[in-house]
Amino acid sequence: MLQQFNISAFQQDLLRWYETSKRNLPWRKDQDPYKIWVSEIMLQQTKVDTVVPYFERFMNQFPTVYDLADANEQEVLKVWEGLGYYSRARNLQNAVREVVATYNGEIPSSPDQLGALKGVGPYTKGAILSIAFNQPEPAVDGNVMRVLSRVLKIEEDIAIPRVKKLFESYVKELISKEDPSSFNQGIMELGALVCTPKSPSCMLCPVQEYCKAFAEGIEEELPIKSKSKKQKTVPYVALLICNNHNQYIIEKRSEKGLLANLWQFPMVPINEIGMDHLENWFESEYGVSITLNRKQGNLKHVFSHIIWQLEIYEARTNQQEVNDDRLKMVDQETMDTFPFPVSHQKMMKYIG
DNA sequence: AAGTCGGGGAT
DNA sequence: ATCCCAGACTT
Repeated sequence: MLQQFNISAFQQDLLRWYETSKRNLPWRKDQDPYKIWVSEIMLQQTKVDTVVPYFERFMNQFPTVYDLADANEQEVLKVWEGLGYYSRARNLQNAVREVVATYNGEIPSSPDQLGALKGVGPYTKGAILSIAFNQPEPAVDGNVMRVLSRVLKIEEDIAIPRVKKLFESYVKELISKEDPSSFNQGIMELGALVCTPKSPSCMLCPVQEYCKAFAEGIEEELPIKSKSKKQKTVPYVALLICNNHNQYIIEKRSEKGLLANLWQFPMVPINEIGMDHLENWFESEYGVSITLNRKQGNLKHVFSHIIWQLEIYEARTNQQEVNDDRLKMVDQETMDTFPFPVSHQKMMKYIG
């Protein structure tokens, strides 16, 4: 497939550039498979700069697989708070417990065993195998598809799973057998620093001479990617319910779905319930009698596939305790120990 | 193949 | 506003 392409020269130019240009990142200090694993999970759909402080805190709190396996899920979610895609954290802990139980705490270096772990998909499997275990396995992420779609001028839709497999087959041919770790990280680093989505720095590119897209002046047109449809807006009334001891009602979200097992202030889907029936509905749903008070403001929160439009209301209750399993009455200091999504962290600013 | 699952930064 | 980020899982 790669006729008239000087693979070994390409490898050499890429590896030389990576050696001198790579960023100093906390998971690059050694080849600890656990650190590589944690970093790769955090880096899914997340930029390096965002991940670094989370990675430092996470490794500080859970230095080994045993520490993570022994932790409460809520502790793990609290460290993950604000990073998003929280199932990553839950799957990671699930998988680490599997490693402790089944593999005596040793992260497996076999592709099948690694890929069977929860949350370890094709990309992460290849990343761990190549970076931690020096195996020449492809690790195709968005960076790799962007770089190679330009270098090789691949004009197929990268959103199609079949096309991603095509890129994996190309990487299998291209990857350095001597240093698969630096090769995979080098392409990704190139995509992050030079071969960027918009206005790539082709003049600084170490593999410019191999790039078909640059030769034809179409680097800005690649990769081809079909557009995702826009999100739907869902309106809620979100309630800051306070009793006369300055305690607030918080609610644990479902163990499945969006923001699973995180905490929030109670939210009422207002289109379904109606403002007039809000207090009655809340009483019948949660067994808590409340009185709606002043509106405190609006908050719009954008997710990948939906948009929350939150109307924030203050409310009062005379109860000192709650019976519903989902609910807790807590003061502000205690509230800080629970994992909240960012939208509800912003709501806390309306307290007091 | 399409939908679900966060949040932030760059443009 | 739109895109996209070191993607995986479910249906």
